[in-house]
Amino acid sequence: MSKSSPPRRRRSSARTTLSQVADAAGVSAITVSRALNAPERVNAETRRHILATVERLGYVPNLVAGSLASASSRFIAVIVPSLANAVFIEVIQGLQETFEAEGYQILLGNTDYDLDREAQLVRTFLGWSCSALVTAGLRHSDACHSLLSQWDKPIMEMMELGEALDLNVGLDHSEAGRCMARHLLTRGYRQIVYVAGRMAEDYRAGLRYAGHREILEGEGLAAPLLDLAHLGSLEAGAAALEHVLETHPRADAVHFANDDLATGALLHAQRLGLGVPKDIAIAGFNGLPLG
Amino acid sequence: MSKSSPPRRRRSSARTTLSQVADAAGVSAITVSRALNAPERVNAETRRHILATVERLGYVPNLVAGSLASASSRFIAVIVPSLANAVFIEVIQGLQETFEAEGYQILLGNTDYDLDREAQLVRTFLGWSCSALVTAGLRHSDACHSLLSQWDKPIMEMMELGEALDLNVGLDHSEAGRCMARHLLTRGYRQIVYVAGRMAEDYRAGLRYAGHREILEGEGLAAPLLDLAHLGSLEAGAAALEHVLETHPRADAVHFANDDLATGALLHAQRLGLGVPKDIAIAGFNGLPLG
DNA sequence: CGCTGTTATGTTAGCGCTAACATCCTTTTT
DNA sequence: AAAAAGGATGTTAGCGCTAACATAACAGCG
Repeated sequence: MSKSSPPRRRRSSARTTLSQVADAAGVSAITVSRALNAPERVNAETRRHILATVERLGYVPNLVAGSLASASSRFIAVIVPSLANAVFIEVIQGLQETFEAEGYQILLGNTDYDLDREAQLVRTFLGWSCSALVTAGLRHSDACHSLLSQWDKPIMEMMELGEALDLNVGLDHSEAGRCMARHLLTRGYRQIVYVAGRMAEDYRAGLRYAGHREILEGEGLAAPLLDLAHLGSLEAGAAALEHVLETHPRADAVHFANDDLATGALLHAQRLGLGVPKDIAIAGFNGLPLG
Repeated sequence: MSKSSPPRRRRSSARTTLSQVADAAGVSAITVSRALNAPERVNAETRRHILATVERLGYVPNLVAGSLASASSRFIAVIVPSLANAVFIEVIQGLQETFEAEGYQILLGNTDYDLDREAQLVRTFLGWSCSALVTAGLRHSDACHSLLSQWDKPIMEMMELGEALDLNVGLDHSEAGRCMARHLLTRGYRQIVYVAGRMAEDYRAGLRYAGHREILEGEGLAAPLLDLAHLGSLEAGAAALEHVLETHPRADAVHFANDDLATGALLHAQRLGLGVPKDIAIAGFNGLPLG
């Protein structure tokens, strides 16, 4: 006997693999692969037999291996700045529904309004060979921008219009702010307070404020601003209303940067026994079901 | 010259790879891998140099390849029955925050209260070599159950207590129903209507109703039920309130299966000028911020 | 009857990374 | 000072799958 070769090291894995299925079905691995991923490229009879074998062995395809081999995954990255704000939840719901129906899986990332965090998330998601990426807003850090512009898959920047990398859906925030301000003026309000949450970070709320202010100042009116430390929640809305009542006792309307704040304020007003909009009008943004 | 070998086929990939970084840094691939994933196992000086090279080449690690090689991914599957209900959103938010901080990525799945759909999602998620799986509820299809019980990673079944596969957090739904019913009785209400949405599917709401009914019938009271076709939303809550007022004009309290319905009803009551809880009491479930 | 086209299946060679083992130093122990 | 232990890095062999090319078998056709 020759000196036997050094004991070969093996890595095990308890799971059934594609080639085990192939052996059991008496075909080659690629045929099983095709039977599962491109049924029309396999004879119907063969396919039936393969699928039965898959079932019998309880085979669960390793999607990681498939993605590596094909250099693509059925992932779609979705990056939002916050989950505390109901708009983003609505958007996620919509995307989830749409993409799931097409067989895509959402990879959700939350930047917490931090552009560096966004860049970090983008890196991670590119590492997963996503098929597409959806992000909120047009502003990105330099690092993020360069990552995205070198990427060759679809990128959608949503919820803001302007000069985009690729696809773009959304709205013009300053116009939205102007629009609401005009509407409030038409209704006869004159002492309008704008309430935002972390406006430095939620710059889209800032754009809306700018639009709002432009209109009010055009009419020679003041455009007082209350910028909260908290992004948006029912409690914050309630607290903000209290604050507005104290600091601007003559205010006749409050324009909130998002509907979470507006809803909180609305409920709180009712709790306080204030008539809305008789005593004070409350306006939100985003068109949530509360309307 | 011998006949040259047949033109070798290559697959390209534009992206920088780990071994390109290794070459550029003058070390082996595994050292780069370690510098990125287990910094303490590499000399500090070497590591600094490698990280600089990574930066310079704009290297983005291929996480798919890494997961295949290590047979694990930093994914955690989270399966919920619905995104239309605010409880699940809250849960997802909490999980997302926690797991993201630990470097895990959530893979979100929505079963729409369909156990077959759940089994399907579980299959897919197992295919991604998730590190753990979180699902709502203890009821699964047979296929799903067998997939899960053969799996060796942590499984958490949440939002319901009982005989679990692995980890279990949640609450006893029938007890919750009994508890709320007792509370309403203590407050003096006697004509209590229970309103649920798609109770056959949201069986946890069914369990709560059972508890609720048990208490009421124990007192010799009726436990009328209104089961909506819609799961839970503000509009549905408002509509349900209308319906209750029509069909049970003597009702003094309404016990909603979830807070979305309750909130909708609450707002609608105020719109109608009804006093809450003077004219009619409204109870929800889940303890959302609205309280 | 050889030629081309079509359909069904197989063979080969990786995708980019990391586990497992191996090697080569520098310390520490006795 | 030899032996043992530790630290840093390298070599090899896949992980499980699919793209790309190759082959076979058969139909249609002038």
